[in-house]
Amino acid sequence: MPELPEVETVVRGIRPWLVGRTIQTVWCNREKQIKHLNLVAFQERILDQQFVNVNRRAKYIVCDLTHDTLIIHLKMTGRLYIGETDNANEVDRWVHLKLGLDDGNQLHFSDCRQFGEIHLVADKASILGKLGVEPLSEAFDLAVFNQQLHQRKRIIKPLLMDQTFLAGVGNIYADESLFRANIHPLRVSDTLRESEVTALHHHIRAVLQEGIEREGSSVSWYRTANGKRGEMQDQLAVYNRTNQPCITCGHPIQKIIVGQRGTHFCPQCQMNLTSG
DNA sequence: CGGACAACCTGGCGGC
DNA sequence: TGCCGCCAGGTTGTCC
Repeated sequence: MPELPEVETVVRGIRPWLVGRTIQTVWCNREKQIKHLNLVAFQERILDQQFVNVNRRAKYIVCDLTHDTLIIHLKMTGRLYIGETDNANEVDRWVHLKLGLDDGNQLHFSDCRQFGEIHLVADKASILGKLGVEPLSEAFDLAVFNQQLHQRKRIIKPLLMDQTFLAGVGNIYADESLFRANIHPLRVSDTLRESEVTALHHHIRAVLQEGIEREGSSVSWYRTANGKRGEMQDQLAVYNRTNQPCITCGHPIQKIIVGQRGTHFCPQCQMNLTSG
């Protein structure tokens, strides 16, 4: 579910409830989702630590605690929200971790498919160290991006989703960025013309920014920290629009598989497979 | 180096 | 209604 805009929205939603709070209780019924530690060790180590800050890096939620860093990845169906009491969210069958706070609130981690990951580490670089550049940061430089695309010979769509190359773009926003930039998803990275790279650089940032402003895309499982659906799903031009008319030219949107992922594009607007 | 594929899981949906 | 196969906002390890 969650790509950069969704994770950013969740972080903004939970941060005010967490910063300054101390963890007093731990409940967990899916020990497997806690990585590198068993439940007892996790519990002993996290109890009495305070949330100092809550941020996002790529698709990770990064909580700086007094002594350690709590890092959560939502993968496909993870949700994170504040449950006010022990049974406030009894309708949610998929809550697997609850952290009780010193103000009586609880942080709930819910995850239907159980792919999500919870890390408690002293050294956050052990988890975040290999991630690529944040696309919304100043460090995402056009000239460097252009150079890196030409140093590789990779199919462009999977490359955009490679978290060590660019951090935070997933299936929805990769498809949308390529559509906006008029680039076929199967183009090879070193064949992109400078004008195409410029457009891609711009549209990656623009579509992610719009995603954040609309609080993410709720295609299925994703909800904000308030339990609401996002609104970006209504603005998507190609994702999930197979056979529907292209908003630019009216041609039916096509779906193919690229790097094992469903890939949506307009065969008319994103026509060129070789040199743009 | 790049790409294809299976695996990790559960649930929703379309088709028959 | 019911069963079946397919699909899903992600990542990792293996193999060629």
